[in-house]
Amino acid sequence: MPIKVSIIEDHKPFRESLIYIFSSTEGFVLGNAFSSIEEAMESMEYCDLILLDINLPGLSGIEGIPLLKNKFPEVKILILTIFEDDDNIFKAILNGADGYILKKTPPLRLIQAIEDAVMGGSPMSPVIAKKTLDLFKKYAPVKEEEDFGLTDRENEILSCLVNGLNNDDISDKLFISIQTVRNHIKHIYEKLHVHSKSQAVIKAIRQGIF
Amino acid sequence: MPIKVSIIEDHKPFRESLIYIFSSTEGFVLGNAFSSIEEAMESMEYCDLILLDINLPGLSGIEGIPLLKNKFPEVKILILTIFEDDDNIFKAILNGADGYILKKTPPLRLIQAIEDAVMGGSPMSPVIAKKTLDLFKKYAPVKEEEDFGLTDRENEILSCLVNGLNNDDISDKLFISIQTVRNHIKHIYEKLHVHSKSQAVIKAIRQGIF
DNA sequence: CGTAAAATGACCTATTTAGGTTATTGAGCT
DNA sequence: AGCTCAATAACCTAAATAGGTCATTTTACG
Repeated sequence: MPIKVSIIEDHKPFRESLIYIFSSTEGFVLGNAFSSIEEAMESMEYCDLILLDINLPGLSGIEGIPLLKNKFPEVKILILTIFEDDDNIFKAILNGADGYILKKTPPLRLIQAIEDAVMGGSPMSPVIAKKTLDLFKKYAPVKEEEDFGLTDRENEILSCLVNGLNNDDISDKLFISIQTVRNHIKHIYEKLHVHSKSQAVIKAIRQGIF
Repeated sequence: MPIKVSIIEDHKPFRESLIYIFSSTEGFVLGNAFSSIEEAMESMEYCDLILLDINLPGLSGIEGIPLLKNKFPEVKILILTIFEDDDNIFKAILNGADGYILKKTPPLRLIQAIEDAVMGGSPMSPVIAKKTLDLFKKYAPVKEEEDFGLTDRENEILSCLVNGLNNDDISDKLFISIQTVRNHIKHIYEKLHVHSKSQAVIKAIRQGIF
């Protein structure tokens, strides 16, 4: 079954060459081609994958991702752009892009990337992957998880704290008395070596104990 | 200039086929081949890239990354493994791997990946890339930075809170009365729409206001 | 069966917070 | 000169929190 690829790209010559590729490559079928998110939202038909430019008139490609995903939940979205700055990469990922390929990618690699994305992978140009990893390192919890020896219940209560609940809320939520909540919290403080709710929450978040 | 590739892989048949590939592919030269980190640390010579297995006798490949990087700062390390679980991916990235490729990758793709890595990219098998992005989304600050309109002083105090200080500490640190600290905190609560120190801290951390 | 750990709950006190009001000073703007 | 905002600081009350001891019940382990 051929892969049906649609294109959202406002630069006409580039759009035309993409159209050419997918009309003439075995295993692929051309879907629709648009030059803006707005047009695509109005008249796009079902397809397997959308090649999406970022710099578009009106809504940007990045803003378009959630809209397109909402209308076609199954479709894969592959960002195809010249931008390789952290901010665009970051936002594309968080908005749900399934891959991020640079326009300078040779056709063979582009074809591979599309196949990978349709198979459930997340192809990225190597430079993009590098920046993604760097961003990852920047935001990932720094240390490896220390084991504070919290019990299941204590973890449950700590997680409530991280969600911003106060003792009363937790008492209601877990159907235990507020005294018990306080008791658990005391034990959590001892084990985490902290002396306040804020500090416990900070330590939990930083250590990746959600 | 050919790319010199060394191999650390304890499974002999697989090691042999890798050796065969790099002895016979144009543009590549075989460096050393070892079956453990310990051996490699002892007698490895300079090379451009190391193909590194994870499951090794003695030190694991992941543990070996920083050691190898320390001895050969310029070398690229490409993880080549059957493991595709979050934990290994996560640790490999944080330890400084330059790429992460699955053993089932066909030779052509492996060759491409090595070239990408040497060029400064971070090639990853699509499945790995997908998991990396999912991990990324999990740990990245969720929303885009809202502007809560905090003043400089309020931001300063919020940052103290995120560092776990209580009002007394802040009062001492900033040389202002505890009343003033409380006043600023009240304003912070109003602007962040929260009602406790924990919630303010949570919101600050999640929003990336450190 | 006894012991240890975990979960539950209570009582006590001192301190900290939260949520108000009010006021003064200085900077910046019109 | 008048206005607003930020920063400073004080006062008040009620509620929440921290830190401590003690006790009961259930569960898990040897």
